[in-house]
Amino acid sequence: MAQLDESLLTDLPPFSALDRAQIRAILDQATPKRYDHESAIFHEGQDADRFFLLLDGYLRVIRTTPEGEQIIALHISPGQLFGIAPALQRDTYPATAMAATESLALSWPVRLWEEFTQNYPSFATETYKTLGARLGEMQTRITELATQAVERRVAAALLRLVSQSGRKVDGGVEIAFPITRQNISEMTGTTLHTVSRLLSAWEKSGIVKSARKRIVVTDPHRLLLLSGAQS
Amino acid sequence: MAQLDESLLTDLPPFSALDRAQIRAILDQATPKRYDHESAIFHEGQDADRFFLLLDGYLRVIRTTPEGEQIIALHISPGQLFGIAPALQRDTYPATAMAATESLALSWPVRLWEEFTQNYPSFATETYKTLGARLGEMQTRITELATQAVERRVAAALLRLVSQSGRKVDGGVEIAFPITRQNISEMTGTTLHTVSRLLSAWEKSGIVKSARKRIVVTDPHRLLLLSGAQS
DNA sequence: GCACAAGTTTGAGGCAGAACAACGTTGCCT
DNA sequence: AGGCAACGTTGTTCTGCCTCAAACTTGTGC
Repeated sequence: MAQLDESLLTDLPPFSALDRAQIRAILDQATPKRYDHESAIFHEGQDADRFFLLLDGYLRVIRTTPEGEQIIALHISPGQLFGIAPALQRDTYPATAMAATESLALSWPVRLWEEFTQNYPSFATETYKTLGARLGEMQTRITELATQAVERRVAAALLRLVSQSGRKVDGGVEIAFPITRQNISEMTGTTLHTVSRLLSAWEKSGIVKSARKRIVVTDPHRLLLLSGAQS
Repeated sequence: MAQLDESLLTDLPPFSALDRAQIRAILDQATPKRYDHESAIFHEGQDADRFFLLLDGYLRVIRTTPEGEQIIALHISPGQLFGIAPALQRDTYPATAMAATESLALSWPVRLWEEFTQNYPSFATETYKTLGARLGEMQTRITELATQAVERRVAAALLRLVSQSGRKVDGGVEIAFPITRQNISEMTGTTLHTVSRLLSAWEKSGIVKSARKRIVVTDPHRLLLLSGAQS
């Protein structure tokens, strides 16, 4: 693994207002760790003793129902804080974080949380902004689940994935990490069968192109219409 | 309206660590206001220039879809802070707050938010705890909507209402504010017809008793079973 | 006290999407 | 290179719940 470098953090919102010495101090207290594809960073209910920053890779944040079904609450992209239970005065993690690709994250013990927020006001501010955005996204998903038909929900989920982790490829925008039909069904509250049928239909009409664990959106505009956006 | 009194706040978590003089100072800067039944405190998208504390009554926090359907995101009970967009660095309210009964709330201009959180650490702490609880509840609702059948969701919604605002009456626990079948359908993503049928069935088997805009849960235990809780 | 509106109940029918089932495909591991 | 498991597709059946429809009930304002 490469040596930790100040340049990793300088451009990220929580740290962008800090000087080199401050970033150095933060970095010196961080523990970097690599996570294998499909391995867990922490589990739901586990003691929340650290908070994290994703440097590279993608994560899925998952909740499991009593019946054993999983639903994906959230995806984490590089540069985002996660596992920030301490910010909400929680002492256990409310969900499980899994690496959707091989990933690299920094973490700090929770006792540093208070120190960071007190010494670096922009750190607290940015964190709560992130939290506000997540809360808003969750409200939107509740509304969607409660009112929209499956096709719209799946279309909206794809658009969200693309906006959060889209990378340009020839002929469209690709979701930057491996994702299965099952995964998408766990984001939208449907079955992998229904997702498969939808993707097949969309591929026929030239809206997406998909392969195993890979999805490229070729016509975001038509997908937006399917998602029910007002024209 | 009664004169504002320190005793209104002393027992509430955000203020319980403060002394009389501090509470007096906070109270002196507050604007109290009464809201009629079914009137709005603020609207979705509106400039978030104040934050609020509900002293008496009950509120519904509502989101409206582009198609005009409403869904109820949250209920607010006496003693809770609401409209705390500033805590999340938002400049507009993400939802509409409506009085479910005649209600009384205090409010402060957002510029005092920073002052409060800086001067009274326990205020910030308690607020973020509340936020954490709401986030957790929203996750649970997403999971429910994505995986559970309608009957379970409605049962769970009733139990949540009872735990948040239940008042003992003879023969059971009553939801403390007027609530229609339509309202419950807007909490659970179903139709008023389905809710009506469920309540009728439950009334026949002695689990609830209901009248117009009034619901009494007579057998919480059986409702808990219906909600899918593991025994 | 009557009329009207708002809330509720109940019935009947249809359909989106879940459940069940079977087969095809691709990548990975030895 | 071959075998196997994970992933994906597609067809068929079935049902939970929405939709449409109509009547009933209860509070409320004139």
